[in-house]
Amino acid sequence: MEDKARKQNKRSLIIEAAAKVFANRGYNGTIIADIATEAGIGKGTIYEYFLSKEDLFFAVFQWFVQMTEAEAKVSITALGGSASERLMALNDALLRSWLDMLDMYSLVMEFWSASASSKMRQRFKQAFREGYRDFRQIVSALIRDGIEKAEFRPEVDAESVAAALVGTWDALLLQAWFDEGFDPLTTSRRFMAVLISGLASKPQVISPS
Amino acid sequence: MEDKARKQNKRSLIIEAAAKVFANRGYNGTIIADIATEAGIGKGTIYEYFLSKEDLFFAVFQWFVQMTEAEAKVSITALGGSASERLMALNDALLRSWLDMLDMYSLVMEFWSASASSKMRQRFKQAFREGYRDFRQIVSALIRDGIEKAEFRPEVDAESVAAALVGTWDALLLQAWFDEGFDPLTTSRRFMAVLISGLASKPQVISPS
Amino acid sequence: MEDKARKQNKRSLIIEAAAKVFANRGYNGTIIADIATEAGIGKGTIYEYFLSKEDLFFAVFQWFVQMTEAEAKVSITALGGSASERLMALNDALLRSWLDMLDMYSLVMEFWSASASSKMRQRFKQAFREGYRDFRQIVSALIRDGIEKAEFRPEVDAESVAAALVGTWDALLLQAWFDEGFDPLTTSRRFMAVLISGLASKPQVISPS
Amino acid sequence: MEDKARKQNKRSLIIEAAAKVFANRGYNGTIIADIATEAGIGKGTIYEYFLSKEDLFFAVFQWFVQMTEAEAKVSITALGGSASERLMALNDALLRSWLDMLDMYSLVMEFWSASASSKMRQRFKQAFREGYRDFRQIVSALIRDGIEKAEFRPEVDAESVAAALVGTWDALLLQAWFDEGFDPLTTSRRFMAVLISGLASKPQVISPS
DNA sequence: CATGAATGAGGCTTCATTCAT
DNA sequence: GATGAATGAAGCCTCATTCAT
Repeated sequence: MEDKARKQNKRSLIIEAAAKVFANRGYNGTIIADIATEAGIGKGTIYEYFLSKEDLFFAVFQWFVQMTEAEAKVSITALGGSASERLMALNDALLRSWLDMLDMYSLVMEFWSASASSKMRQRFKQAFREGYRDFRQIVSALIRDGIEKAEFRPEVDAESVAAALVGTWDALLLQAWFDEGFDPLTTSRRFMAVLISGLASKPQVISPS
Repeated sequence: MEDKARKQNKRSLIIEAAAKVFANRGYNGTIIADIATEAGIGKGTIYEYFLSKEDLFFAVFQWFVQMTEAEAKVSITALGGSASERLMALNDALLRSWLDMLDMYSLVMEFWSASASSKMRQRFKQAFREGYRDFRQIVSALIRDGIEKAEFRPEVDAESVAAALVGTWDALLLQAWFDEGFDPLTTSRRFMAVLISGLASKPQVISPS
Repeated sequence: MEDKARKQNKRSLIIEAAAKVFANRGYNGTIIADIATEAGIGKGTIYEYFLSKEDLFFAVFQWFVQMTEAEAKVSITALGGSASERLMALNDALLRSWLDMLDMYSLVMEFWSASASSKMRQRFKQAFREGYRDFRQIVSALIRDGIEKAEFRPEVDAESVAAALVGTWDALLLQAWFDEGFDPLTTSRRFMAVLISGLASKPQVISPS
Repeated sequence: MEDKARKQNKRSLIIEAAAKVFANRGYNGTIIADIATEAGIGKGTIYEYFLSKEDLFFAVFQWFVQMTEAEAKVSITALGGSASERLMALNDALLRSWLDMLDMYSLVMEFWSASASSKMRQRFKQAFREGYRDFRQIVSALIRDGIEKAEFRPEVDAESVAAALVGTWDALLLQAWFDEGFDPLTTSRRFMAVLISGLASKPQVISPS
């Protein structure tokens, strides 16, 4: 038991070291020796815990997904108030937590790239597909709730808006990654105000701040 | 004159062959020999036109940007009607043209990845930053036009909505890339209906179709 | 301690294998794989000990210099007798030790060539300059000693004679390298007899044998 | 006839351009394109006059040998006076003419290197062997002449002294090549004074200047 | 378990040479 | 004759992976 725990710890140690190095140098720019150095262990040790570089990379991916999902779930369950308020709160929580780790954002791009072309593309693609589906589900549930409570208009297509929203969050962070002068949080809040006004059944004044 | 033209032709030939191979196998999965074979030329010939694999990759990037920008500009200039109609038309045109080359979408992911970690990251990052800025500019001009014509509400922040929209288009295509069962065109139209309703100064019924 | 020793041993192993192959095929005619084969190791192993082919070549040069210098020093310290006798003895010792490794003489030519044109030319040129200076110093000290002891004429310029002598030894070996029928030892002894007679303060009969 | 002359001219043009580039960059560091540029012609043209890079290099060698031999012969035939004076005059003439083209001296090293390891080594080795033999012959004839005229001692071995002398000239230039601060002309003159004194049948005071 | 020295497959790039114009 | 675009053989070097200690 304790043994297993120690093993898990070292596994995590390696994963987090690998995440750091992959984020800085990209998958192909990373050499195993760098990860070992970052983790403070020997090169060979990595192969005691992972089958290959690819295997380790996928483990980093899973760790990353788990981490961000966990955070997203915390954000969502903590929400209260009207559907509009909850949407805006979700927007804030997500962007804030991602902005906190914008230096890790390059990992996401590596994951996208891996899903497009690496030998592991199938595994990545499937994980992304399912991840996006889950996330769209969560957001669309939130919107449907607003519709049911007559806060949002009944003719709104919750799934479409959810899909777009999920994408918008991704893409604003992407733009922030490219452009230091771009403020995704303010941008998103102002955009959400417009969108929520479009969702709302009663005309409302926009006030994002 | 003719000589220069021939040289340009061969350059383009190589770029397009490279785009194909890079899209299929990714930057690192691609070997120069494959590109040469795809282009029907000798390996060494590529080095008559490009300094290195990286140089060729960046040339593919520039070619891709130019191509998509050209298409985007055509879409925009061709627009007529109200601001709402023009926004929706732009949505349709962009998504349609991208869906036509969804098999090339993996290139975009390679470009993102390159901007995150490759040795060329600065060049790519700058190009993306500028590309996004330009595109946000175009879309926000369109929205501001709607505000000026009192079609859209004056309190709308055109820049924020433009940034979000630009991102949404990107991200819906991304989701489509991961999920064959995902229909980004319909999704985007339904979402646009909501968004436009949020932008509009007069209450309006949503009818995306 | 032992680890370091093993590392040094393998380094030496590679250097000596490389010396052999470089001597046979020249710097540019040598491929790394040949050296690895000669050393009985894998190609990659060489790069654990040397940064590049050039780096290895320079290491061979340093090893060679050290080796021949060591031998020269042994020859010189072992000398006894009159200045004339010591000069003649030095002549014999040097030529004999070089003749023992005439098959390695091509290395010297490779080193010269490297000092003339390779990317490493500065490093080589400097090493040669210093090597020749040191050697001239040693020989001229010997001659000055003869002058001080009134064995040699006072008006002799020790430095010039030393420089010429050092060169003569080089060049006789060079001629021997080109011409199997050329006997540099006998030639040098007969020449030394004349030279020593020119140095000597008292007329003396020449008897090289 | 005129056609042949033009052909010869272009051949010479290429050889001299090649000599320049080979001297600067060495045989292996030189690429055919550089020679073509230096000669102001097209790359392919070189192959109209020479079979290969090696062939061209050997032609440069022959041109170089011819050039230096011609100069040496001029020096020798112009000599007058006693054997001692002629020897010293030869020394001066040779060193002066070589010092005039010390920037070409690296070519000699390339030739040596080629004789040691290139695929053409046999051709080069033979040429050097013969060249040295011829040169030793010339010098030893001069010395024998001095012996016959009783200017030099009868027990001197003309061949050995000639071989050493020929080598000394080579090697002093070599040292000058490595060491900017080394003056081979003065050095050689002072050395020659000693040597001539060793050769002379009557005791003589050394006065190199 | 942990290590890191050893390995060799693999890929980018160079450049002598060819040959169609 | 002259040219230079095209070629592909060849070689340096990297780095994921193995395995003896």
